[in-house]
Amino acid sequence: MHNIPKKIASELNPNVSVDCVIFGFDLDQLTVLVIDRGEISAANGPRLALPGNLIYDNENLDQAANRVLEELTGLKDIYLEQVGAFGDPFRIHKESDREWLKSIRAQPDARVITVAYFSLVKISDYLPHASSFAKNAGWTPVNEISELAFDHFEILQAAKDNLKQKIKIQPIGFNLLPEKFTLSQLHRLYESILDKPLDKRNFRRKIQKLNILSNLKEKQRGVPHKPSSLYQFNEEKYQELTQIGFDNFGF
Amino acid sequence: MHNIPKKIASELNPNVSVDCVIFGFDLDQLTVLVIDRGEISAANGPRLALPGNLIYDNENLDQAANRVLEELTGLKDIYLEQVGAFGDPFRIHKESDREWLKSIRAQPDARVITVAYFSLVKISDYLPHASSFAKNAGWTPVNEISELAFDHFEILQAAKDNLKQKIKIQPIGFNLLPEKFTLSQLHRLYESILDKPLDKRNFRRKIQKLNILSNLKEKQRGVPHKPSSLYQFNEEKYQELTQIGFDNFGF
DNA sequence: GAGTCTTTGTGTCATTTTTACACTATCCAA
DNA sequence: TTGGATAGTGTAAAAATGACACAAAGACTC
Repeated sequence: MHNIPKKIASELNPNVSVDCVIFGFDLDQLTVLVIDRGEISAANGPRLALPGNLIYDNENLDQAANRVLEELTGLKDIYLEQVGAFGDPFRIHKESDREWLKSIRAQPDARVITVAYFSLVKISDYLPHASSFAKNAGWTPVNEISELAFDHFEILQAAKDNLKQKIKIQPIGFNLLPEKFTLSQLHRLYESILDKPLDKRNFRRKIQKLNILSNLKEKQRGVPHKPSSLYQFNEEKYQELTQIGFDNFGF
Repeated sequence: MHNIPKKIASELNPNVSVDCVIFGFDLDQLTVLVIDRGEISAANGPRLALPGNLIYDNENLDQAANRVLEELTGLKDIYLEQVGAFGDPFRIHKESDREWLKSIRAQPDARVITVAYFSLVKISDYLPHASSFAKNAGWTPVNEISELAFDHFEILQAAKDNLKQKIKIQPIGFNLLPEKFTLSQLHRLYESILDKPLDKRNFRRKIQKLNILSNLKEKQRGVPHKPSSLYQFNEEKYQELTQIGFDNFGF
């Protein structure tokens, strides 16, 4: 299509990209890893964007997403879930995005359909990596984000909704927490994903009944208040659970 | 389609298609509209495929799906929901699919990412349309399908799962029923989507509590048994409901 | 028109789940 | 030792769920 240089055309697919909504949890807020595009973006467009890139012609979509994720964070085998495809013909053609596109794409005017993913990472595992993007990447609380480049805000919204649904059905939240965590942290995580307050006692009862927590006989140290028990996620029980399924709805 | 004139070809995006899983309900089973590819497919590949096509460069994905849907069925403004993107590099390169591809695609070897949709239509509304495909299209009960062309079986599976989830959260099932229907028909619909038996009395209690059914003061006629009351879906209440949301799960 | 066939439509009770709600215990720091 | 902060815990009322059986209505047949 539109004048593809031969060599690149045989590897990069100029029409399809993946974008990743990488969620983290700073023990208080749900956060997202976003790229600061700096001053390049022309007249006052949003500086922040989601990490993403064109796919290669020999990889599938999941692989592409994993690659983008690894390039940015250095992390492999991360929880990753497809959100969906976004394909408005003009999704990347806003004037404020053009300058930046020109600097990163061989064909800044090509129509690109993007496939969005969301992933869940432990914030402590993320070490800025040597990628060209990574030095400008940083965690931002999701609800402080009100605009993003391209259609990325829309994608973020969809990813949040997806996560909200998913967490009601599978205990994937553990991917966002450190190995050892307190019930209060877990509680706060659920509140920030579901974006509403949850009664403490009811939450604890409910989560305990799932039987996927091991109470380590260990307590927090050095906190200026009553120390909390530490818990660990019990993989074994989780496997059982995902077999049976786990939704609580009706019928 | 067959033998694309240049003008149209210059607008078709050779790398992205949409495929539609069009669900119907024959008052007994959940069914899908599939295309019979006839004898063309080479050595013993599956004859059946989902309707789909490449997208045009000036339409977005939803528009493309609506177009495919309309070309095939003549129907507009149908319930349509994205399932996700499928992009294995070899998804359309099975030997048994090649012959057919050659007959419908200008570039049968191009890598094509497809975006899958599912839609819900009232079976009675479907009148075979003048498209080249439609004469070979027909309703098949979903659980009689064990293979399809390309990766379409996988797509069907994903669409079924999607529908299963969705129907627990929104009363979209009504899109599959005639204007007037009986509670037994609705009951049977839910059973066939959720793929498990539901207690009659409990189902009725639960569905009634949603308050989205109007009991028409009208009965079935001519059935060789006690005639059932007819009900109608109450759009107004439905709107209210979708505002609040409707999921029943936890937290 | 009596009997048979088929599907409709309905209620209750025991159990489980949900919701709302407040005070004491434990640690750190001053 | 006191004050500040968070952890941890129980109960009672209301709502939802799950399991279960039989009479009523019409069509058809003989």
